[in-house]
Amino acid sequence: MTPFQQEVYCALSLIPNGCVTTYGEIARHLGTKAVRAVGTAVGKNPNAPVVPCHRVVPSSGKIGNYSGEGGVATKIRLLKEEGIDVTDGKIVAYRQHHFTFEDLDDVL
DNA sequence: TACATGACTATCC
DNA sequence: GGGATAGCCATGT
Repeated sequence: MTPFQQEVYCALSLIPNGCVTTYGEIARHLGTKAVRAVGTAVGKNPNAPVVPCHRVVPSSGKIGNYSGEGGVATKIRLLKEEGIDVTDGKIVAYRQHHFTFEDLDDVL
């Protein structure tokens, strides 16, 4: 476990239920631009049940990938369970569910 | 130390 | 909006 991964998992745990965020947002919250590194860290995901890694999607509004049980299919199911509808591998009303860490500060 | 790889993003057609 | 290309940083060999 690298310190970088801990930062990533910590950020993931901040994502509220029923919301999704992008790798870019996470990277920005961590004060870095290493979105690829974030993806790598999340991909490892040694904290599978501890961290809601399924709430992380690419900026394209699609599902992206998932290394857990069942892969993307499970990721989609989990999101639906949280009230986020997914169709054809794409998130419905993606921008509506999109969460940014700025929201935690109530700055908006 | 150097090179290759990856759950990505931005830019250009 | 969607495919191709380049840039990016952390990790592992």
